[in-house]
Parts: sequence; structure tokens; C-alpha cells
Amino acid sequence: MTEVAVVDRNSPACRKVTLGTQVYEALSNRLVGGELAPGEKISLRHIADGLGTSVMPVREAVSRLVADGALEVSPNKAVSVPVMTRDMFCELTTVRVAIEGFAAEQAAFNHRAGDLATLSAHDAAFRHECSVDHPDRVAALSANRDFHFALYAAADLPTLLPIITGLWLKIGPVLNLDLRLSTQRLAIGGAEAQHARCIEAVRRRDGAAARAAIAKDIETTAALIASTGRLAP
Amino acid sequence: MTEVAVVDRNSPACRKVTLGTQVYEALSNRLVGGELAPGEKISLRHIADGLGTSVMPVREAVSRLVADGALEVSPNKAVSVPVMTRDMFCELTTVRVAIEGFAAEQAAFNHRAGDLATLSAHDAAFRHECSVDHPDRVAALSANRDFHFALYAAADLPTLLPIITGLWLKIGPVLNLDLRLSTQRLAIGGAEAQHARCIEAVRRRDGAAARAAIAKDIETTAALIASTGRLAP
DNA sequence: TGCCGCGGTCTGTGATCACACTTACGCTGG
DNA sequence: CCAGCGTAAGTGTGATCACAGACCGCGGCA
Repeated sequence: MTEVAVVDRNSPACRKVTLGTQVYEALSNRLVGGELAPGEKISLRHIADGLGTSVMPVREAVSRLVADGALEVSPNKAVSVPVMTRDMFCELTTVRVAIEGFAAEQAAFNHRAGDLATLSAHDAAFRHECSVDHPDRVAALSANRDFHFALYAAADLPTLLPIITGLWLKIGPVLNLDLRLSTQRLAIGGAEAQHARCIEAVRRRDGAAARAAIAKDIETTAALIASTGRLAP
Repeated sequence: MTEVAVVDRNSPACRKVTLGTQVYEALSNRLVGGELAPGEKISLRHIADGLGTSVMPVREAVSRLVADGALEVSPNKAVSVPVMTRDMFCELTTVRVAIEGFAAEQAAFNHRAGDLATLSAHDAAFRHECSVDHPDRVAALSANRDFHFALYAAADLPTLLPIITGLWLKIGPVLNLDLRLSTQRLAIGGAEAQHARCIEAVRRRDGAAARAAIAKDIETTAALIASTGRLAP
């Protein structure tokens, strides 16, 4: 894992945001981006060396991620990305449908001027990546994530965002490990259709329809992942 | 804040649980117990001295609590218990009704043998404290919390428990600051009635009724708190 | 040839030190 | 007597050091 310093200590932004937070965000992005595979071992010192900091900020970031359930520490005191069993995956999907569905419902009720535009923009970016012959997986994934979080932000319930972020931190590795191995999920997932229905529901301020569209989106994607059989028993 | 060492380093359990986690739980208990008032300043070194550890575990615990939103760090780099505005309180109540209501609904569907017994036991303890002339506020609060979390645990969705714990960490200070000042909330809150209806709904595996009972419980309590006018504008 | 034991390295955890910054108290000059 | 500035204490943050435990591999013995 040879990597250039992601954290620039001399950056002026370093004055505002602590190093621990920067490391936390760096690790978070790697997790939801699928750069860290489930079961992969994590070494505090290696991460620190790679990011050009000391062990201390990494320790803080890792402890927060462990508290979030995005990382786990074995009885051997070894930090690693958790491997997810099929049961855990189904349970997590159930919770996601409930919470993210609720957020979508509230977004339909509470969204304000401009929210629909950003939503459509992210959806267009995602749709574009899906239609291309050789889609940029990272860009598609990023657009999908931006779409979802723009929707949840439109719910105007700030408490929900960290909660949903925590859920994505857990499913990120398994979701995107799959994406790395098969591009076709983008084509057959049908996520674009659900996104379109969701946008339309939000425009009509139809909470139930928005919830249903997001639920369908999450469930179809989850079914696709589960069907690959790559999950632990 | 003179306090005896809550963390015993020589305890055999110290070998399994890290000091940081112990400090985290100690601070969490103080927060949900209302021992820390909103706006109160927190000093890492004072906490460390009081608990008999060094600054290091306290730092880890505080950073996790800050990430959870249970503590906040001012631009002055001062750590304190957040003061909650009325809007934030209403928003938090909305999220609680949705998530804890969902957990209650699932508990009605998924509860297993023994869950009803523990639920009734905690309810009995809570009801006992409410009926006494001079109720033990701490015991009543503890029984109420045990009841709720036993219910949510019966939902058999492990992902939900940390999320709900995080929500309680936020409302704990304002909820129990009020309890400290007025005991009558116990008597007129009507929480016992909702708890009884909830237990009955769970017994009938009536998810909608269980959700409604918990929602009513949360909302009446929240309305009572909001009516005191002690919340920040 | 196979197995047991031991040493070195690497792990996370905790303590201590160093630093930039904020805050508040006290002294001094008007 | 009051205002203003300077110093000192206190704050969180980061780095470095110290330590117990785990894992891996090499070497010796049966």
C-alpha cells in the first residue's frame, strides 16, 4: 500500500480541521469507495506512514470508525474491515430501507427550492455513467452517492445524515467490492429507473412514492449483491 | 467536580476492555443520567484526573462523543455539552419517533420467548417508582431506559441499538436536566399507560399499535419538556 | 523428516512531553 | 478609580517513548 500523502499538513485548512478528522475522512472515503476489502488488515503505523502523520490521529480516526462499526478490532487486537455475513447484510438492508426510506419521505415533504435541481444534476451524472460503454465505476459510484445524500439532505433533518453515513460506511466495502468485480451491476440494476421515480415523487411531494422508490432501489441492489454469493455464510 | 476513581485499572475486566472505552461509558452514563448540564464545559485533564487515568483515554472517549454529537467542540477548542435549541429538540423528536417507532414495530414482529417477561419486569420497576410518594428519580429514569432498550433489543436488529443509543446520548442532558428540577413529570407524563399499551401490542404482535404507543410516549414526554420553556430559542 | 520451543518483530495501548492558542487574572499607567 | 496591556495558567492537539501481548519463522531435538 504505497500511497502519497493524502493529508497536507501545510495546507491552510489544517488550521481549522484537526488531523484526526482528516484521517477519519480519508479512511471513510476509502471504505465507502471500496478501496478497503472486507477482512483486510489495517495497521495504524502503516496508515500513519502513508498519510504522513503520526500514529495519534490515525488512532483517533480508527477508534471512531470502530465505534461506528465500520472497522472492527479482533480479540487479537488486530484492526480489520469486518467481513459481513448474509444475515448481517439482510439486517442492514432492512434498517436502510426503514431509515433511508423515511428520509426520502421527509425529503418529499420538506424539500426546498434548488433541491430538485441538484438532485436532477446528480441523477444525470449517474445516468450518463451508466449509459456509456465503458463506465467510470468510481464516477458512477460517486454520482450515486451524491444523489442519495442530496436527497437525504433535502429532508432537512440533520440528525439523520450522520446515521445514514454510518450505515453506508458499513455497506460500502461489500457494495463496492462487488462493483469492482462486475461492471454489469450498473446496467441491470435498474437504479436509474428508481431514481427517476423518486425525483418525480419528490416533485409531487408524494412521500409514500418517494419512500417506495428508494426502498425498491436499495432492495434490488441488495438482492443483486446477495445473489453473487460472495457474502460470508 | 470531585469524584472518586470510577475506573479501576487493577480490575480484571481492564484486561479486556480498553481504558478509552471505559471512559466513554463513564461519560455516556453521566450524559444520559443528566449529570452533565447542557452548556457545561468539559476539561480533558480534569476528567482524566477524576477518573485516575491520563489524558489519552479521555481524548479518545471525547472524540467519539463529539463524533456522535453528544459533545461539541467550540471554535475556541473548548469541549462542552451542546445546548439544544427548540428546533433541534423538535427535529430530534421527529427522528426518534420514526426510528424508535420502527424498532418497536419490529420488536412486535420479532420478539422471542422471554422478551415479554423482561419487558414487563422493567415496566413494573418503572411503574413502582412512579407510584411512590417520593420517587427515586435516578431509579425511575434507569427503569425507563431499561424498558425502552429491552424493547428495541427485542427487535433483533443489532444495527439499530447503537443508533438509538446515539439519539439518547443527545437528548439525555435536556431530558434529565428537566427531571432533576421537577419530579412531577413522572406523575403526569402518562408514560406508564403507553408502556402498558406497548407491552400489550407486542404480545399481540401488533406492530402498528406498538409503534403508535412508543410514538405517543416519546411525543408526550417531548411536549412536556418543550412546555417548560427551558430550551434555548 | 517431523514437531516443539524460543526469539525477534510488529501490533495496539497508555503515558509523558512539546507546542500553538485562548482566556483570565493582576499589575501598571493614566 | 478605571481602563488597558502583559504575563501566566489552562486548553486541545500532535509527536515520541515505553510496554505488554500476539504472530511468524528459524533452529534444534527426537
